[in-house]
Amino acid sequence: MSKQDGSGRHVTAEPLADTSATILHVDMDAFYASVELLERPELAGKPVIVGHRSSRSVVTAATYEARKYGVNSAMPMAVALRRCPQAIVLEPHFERYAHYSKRVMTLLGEITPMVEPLSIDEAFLDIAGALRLLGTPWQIGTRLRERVFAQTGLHCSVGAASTKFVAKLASSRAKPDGLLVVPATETIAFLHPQPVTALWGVGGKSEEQLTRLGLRTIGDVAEVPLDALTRAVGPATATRLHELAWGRDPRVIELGRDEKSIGHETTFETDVTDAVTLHRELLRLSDAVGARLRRAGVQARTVALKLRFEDFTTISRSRTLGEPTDLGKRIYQEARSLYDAAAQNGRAVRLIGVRGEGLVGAVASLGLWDDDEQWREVEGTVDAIGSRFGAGVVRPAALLGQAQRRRISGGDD
DNA sequence: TCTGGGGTCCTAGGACCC
DNA sequence: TCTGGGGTCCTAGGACCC
Repeated sequence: MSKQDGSGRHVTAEPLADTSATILHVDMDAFYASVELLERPELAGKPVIVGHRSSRSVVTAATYEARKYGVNSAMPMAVALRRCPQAIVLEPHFERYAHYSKRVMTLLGEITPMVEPLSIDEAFLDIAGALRLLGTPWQIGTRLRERVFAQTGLHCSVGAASTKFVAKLASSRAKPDGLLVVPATETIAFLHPQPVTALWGVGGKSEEQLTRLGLRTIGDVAEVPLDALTRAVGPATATRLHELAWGRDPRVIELGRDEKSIGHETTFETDVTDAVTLHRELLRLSDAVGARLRRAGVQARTVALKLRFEDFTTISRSRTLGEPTDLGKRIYQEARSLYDAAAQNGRAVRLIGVRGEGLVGAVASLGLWDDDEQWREVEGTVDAIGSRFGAGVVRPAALLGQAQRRRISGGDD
């Protein structure tokens, strides 16, 4: 194993030559907070929290200086400010983050086309085909980090390994601003001492179950009989955890994954009992969902409603439509009907949400179709393959046609 | 201390079909 | 006669991730 931090320090020399770690996980450091600091350089080195100042908000992101005080993302803002009263709180600017995300993903795409964005600030790269041209995983990771910083002013951490899971673990170990290469031969030694919570898919609840079995480390999970594990966490999770604990992870880099649902939800500043207010919010959310569906060139087969009451109990109701839709009005009609059936005689509502599920006509990687240059590319492609689409299972060629038609007719939003 | 908003995936029961 | 078995779709709830 070998780590390089911001100062270029190496722990061992041997991984420099390793070529088995062909999956890279790139993770931006304190992404939202770092983007904000680009605009406010005078705040560098200070504890900064990104999030709303409202009473029910949580921390969206925090700089490492704030994290030293025990501030973490998803923590209630009130708690964070109690732990770090001198923290500077900045309002989030999601468009800005999306912009920088796109720039970073573009840079990654210049290294290899085998890029799988995982979230706004993370991606997997398969560099197996790039080794001959660009050097070892170590060299590629180093160059990548330098390039991202030079072009955006943002730091990222990179993990390299022979599987996705280990690469992701490696990047989190490399943080902040580091690079960690885990050669295939060192996978088990790297994995087994780590706590069970490092396993992908193990959160608070599963940790509790595993602790009950006396399992504290990934090594413990590797050694426990599978049926004991199955009783604790169910068959699917048990099998997956057991495989991961032995460094086995068959997942490959997937290009252009299709979205499965699009939704919006609101938590009210204070709980709402007034039906008119709830209906109005339902309409706003439905319109927003419809607009995003149309923009993405997809339709939803199912409309889902989510309600959270004052005591935090949460229910969901959903209905599959006769015909898929991308219209706010139709979504509202269904959401309203679900709400009217589910509303519990004036019980105060804390959160209300609407989601379109079972998307049909999915264009791969919705986020990538935002700028005009790529639209021209799509339109060129459509000319070549012809535009046709219809009901039922929609094929990629047809999708491009649908997306193009909406664009040309100005039908989006 | 009191819990956001965007998602994905898994489980389990029931309907329905052959 | 007292109840098959596999497959798929739908719905509700919950864990988890960033």
